[in-house]
Amino acid sequence: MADASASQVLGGESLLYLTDEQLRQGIEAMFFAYRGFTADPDRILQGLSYGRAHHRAIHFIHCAPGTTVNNLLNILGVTKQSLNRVLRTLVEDGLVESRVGRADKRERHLYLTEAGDALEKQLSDAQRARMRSAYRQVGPEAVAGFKQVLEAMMDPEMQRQYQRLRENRG
Amino acid sequence: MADASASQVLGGESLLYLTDEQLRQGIEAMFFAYRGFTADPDRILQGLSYGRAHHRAIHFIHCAPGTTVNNLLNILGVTKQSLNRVLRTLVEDGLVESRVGRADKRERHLYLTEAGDALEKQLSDAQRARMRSAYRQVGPEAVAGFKQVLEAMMDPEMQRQYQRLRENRG
DNA sequence: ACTTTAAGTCAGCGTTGTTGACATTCCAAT
DNA sequence: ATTGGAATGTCAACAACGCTGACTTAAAGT
Repeated sequence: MADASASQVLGGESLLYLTDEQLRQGIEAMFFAYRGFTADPDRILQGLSYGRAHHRAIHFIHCAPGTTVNNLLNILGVTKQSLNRVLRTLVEDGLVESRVGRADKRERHLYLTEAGDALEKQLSDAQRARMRSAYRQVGPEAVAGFKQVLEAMMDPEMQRQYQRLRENRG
Repeated sequence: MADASASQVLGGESLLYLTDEQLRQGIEAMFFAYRGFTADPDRILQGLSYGRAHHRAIHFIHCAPGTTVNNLLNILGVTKQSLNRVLRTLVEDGLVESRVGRADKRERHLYLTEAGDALEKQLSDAQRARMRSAYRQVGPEAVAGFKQVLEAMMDPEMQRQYQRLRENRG
């Protein structure tokens, strides 16, 4: 049977939430929810000749001003060639400033310009509005569970980067 | 202040879980978790000249055998041209069978072949393994919260389709 | 029978991911 | 001081997968 792997009891505790059907529901929920998660920023970006890649770069530059290209690379999990194409357009369009490092002139430190900050605010306001609405509907306990599951789904390396970002903001 | 929108109390209940910082954490958690969520299938598909789009098509054809192209279109939220390219390669490679409708000959009904079922099993086994591990780590209450937040994040139309899929499987 | 609507296909384009090759610039170690 | 390695950037090519537009075929409405 499909649910054989979970149709057992361990120490008297029900494992019904681990059936293949429950897991499949979670998988589909992730799929549909991620579409909602990116829908609002996607709408804003379409027509600006920008996409999700630009949004992600702007988000993390905003969170860690002065970050290097290489650091951003690790966070975003893409190749430098891919990121470079995105950063080049953002710099050309005056949304991001790239300053040569003082201690190490090989590094480029990235900052949002005023225009970049304005777009970041527009994008994150829209995305936060949806998150806030969802959080409000379900309450703090559900939100805590939500974050626990997401964290457990990450690869260990991503988990470390996620926590590092949290720590850097208190 | 950044947290002005949530630094209030309503009816004596704390809204600290709605601060901009909490929402930002949720946004980043979604970003990193979705990478983990797709990592295993992506690994399996890479080199097969297939991608996520093929995975999604296979997943939903498996869940609703005999579904039409148009129905799949609505679930996946892409254009028929985009889906068609994916379906064409899957049919050519003998993973999906496309049968002309009997009542309405315009429609094509989609079914997985044995080979298609085998790949579906390989992909969903990998993805479920990660989900199961995450679920096990956090327990049933957290999982319930996780699903509540995801559902609240969906657009209403996606929410309906998500629930319809659940109902069709009991 | 003629028109309209719907389903599916084909062709072409844009974004964004990939790899590979290569230049530059700088730090560090010998 | 020269050499080796690391960080960055550029150019080129390619794959996956969104999109639009134009088209065929089949069903449905008048």
